[in-house]
Amino acid sequence: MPKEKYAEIYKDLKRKIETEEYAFQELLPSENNLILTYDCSRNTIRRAVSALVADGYVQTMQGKGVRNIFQPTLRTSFTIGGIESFKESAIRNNQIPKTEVLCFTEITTDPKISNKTGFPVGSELYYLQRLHYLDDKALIINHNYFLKNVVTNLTKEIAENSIYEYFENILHIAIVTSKRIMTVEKMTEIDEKYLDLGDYNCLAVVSSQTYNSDGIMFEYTQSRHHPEYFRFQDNATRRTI
Amino acid sequence: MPKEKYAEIYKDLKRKIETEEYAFQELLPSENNLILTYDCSRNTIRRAVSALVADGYVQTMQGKGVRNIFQPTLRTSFTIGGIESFKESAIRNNQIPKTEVLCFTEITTDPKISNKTGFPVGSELYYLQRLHYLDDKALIINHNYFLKNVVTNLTKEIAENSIYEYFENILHIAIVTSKRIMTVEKMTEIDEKYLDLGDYNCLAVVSSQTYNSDGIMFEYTQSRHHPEYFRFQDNATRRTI
DNA sequence: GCCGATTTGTCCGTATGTATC
DNA sequence: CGATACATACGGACAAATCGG
Repeated sequence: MPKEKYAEIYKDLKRKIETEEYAFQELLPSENNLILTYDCSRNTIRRAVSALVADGYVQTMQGKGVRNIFQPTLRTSFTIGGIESFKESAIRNNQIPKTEVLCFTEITTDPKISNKTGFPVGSELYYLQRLHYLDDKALIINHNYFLKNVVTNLTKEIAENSIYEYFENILHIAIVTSKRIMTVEKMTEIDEKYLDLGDYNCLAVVSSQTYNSDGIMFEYTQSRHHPEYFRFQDNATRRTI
Repeated sequence: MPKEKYAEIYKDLKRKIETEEYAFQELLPSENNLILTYDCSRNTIRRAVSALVADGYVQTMQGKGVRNIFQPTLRTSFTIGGIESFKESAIRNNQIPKTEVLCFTEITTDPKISNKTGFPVGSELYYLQRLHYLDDKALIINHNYFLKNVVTNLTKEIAENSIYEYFENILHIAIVTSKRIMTVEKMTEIDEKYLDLGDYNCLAVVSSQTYNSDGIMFEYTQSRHHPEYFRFQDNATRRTI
């Protein structure tokens, strides 16, 4: 539960936008009015509004105001945005997740793996292949590489449940930054064997590097998604810089 | 040319990171030191650093410092990030762009188009199909829908060059927000006809809504990319909110 | 384990600039 | 032109996390 003022204001404004208390295309109250409403400083208001801009909810216009550009009808049901685990994402969409561990090994980073993952040569890693189901349909194959001296004592049983829960609740690893690259690739034999791709001969592939709170990259994952169930959302704002 | 202090500091720090004046995994100077270096307030430093965090260049750690997590070796040559036109992107990568206009018409938004694009029913639109080449290879088919009363007097000739240049230099339309959704779709007859897809039977599809500085959505575009040349980069940071 | 120094995070108030109406 | 709105910048205060002695 956030107790920061700007987070509370952000949540409240977000709710008012989502429930259409502020109508689409309407201007939000001015900063000075919001200062009175929430009894805080201007900086705090501006910070909350900045977060809404980043979400694509509003747009600021110097000299005019802050416009609501949130369109509820265009919201998607299966969003992969921000950093979210497969299980979190499934539960949020009321779907039943299941995970099957196809492979669980320990490896040492050689130059080829280093080049692919970004781990230094010689790093000790866990390497896993996992198959993710949603409502009994196989949708994603994950190839996970975890740094052993950060992700300590990983087991097959943990990998069958949620590795991210293990991170947060047991190891207390906070995930801070994730760098992702999305591409489309031809299916491999493994993809074809485990995913029911039908006519499709390619997949959506998300490669990601994940950093913990010490700024150490401790995970490299390649997620190979069934193309029919893949959707990636993004809001871009032109930087003034 | 930005004259804002925070933008100058951002640019300078970014350069120092890219040229490895600050080494990978090294801590940047503390905020108090940066204040002395750049002769400014703490807020200004914090703003510049925040932009670097958003870029995935650094990671802040309370009580410890700001760590450089930029890995130059992993930089990609063909990046589609932020809001960038096909031509801008091509030039940045030293490739020769060419655009062919396959179709140039004017339409009125019916319920079906409204549902697909997000324009209100009855809106007057330009509808274009354009084929984009890079170094003589057909890579992207764009389906553009532009609001006629914003994108005034569009012609086929303009569409063959750069529509974004026409926006900025002639119409003075500033692009502020862009909402994008990335999916993978099976190829259509049009895709097959114009793109040399080889064995691939699907494409990367980016659907985007673009807003001007008045908060008006004036463009809906579906970009259909040759899968071999598509790459989408993203940095996510866990929100404290 | 404690304490003090350092570092980032949150919050406030104020002043000035710039764009819009 | 004045009033209003957001944008930039400064300075100060305290909190929270980290680290070394």
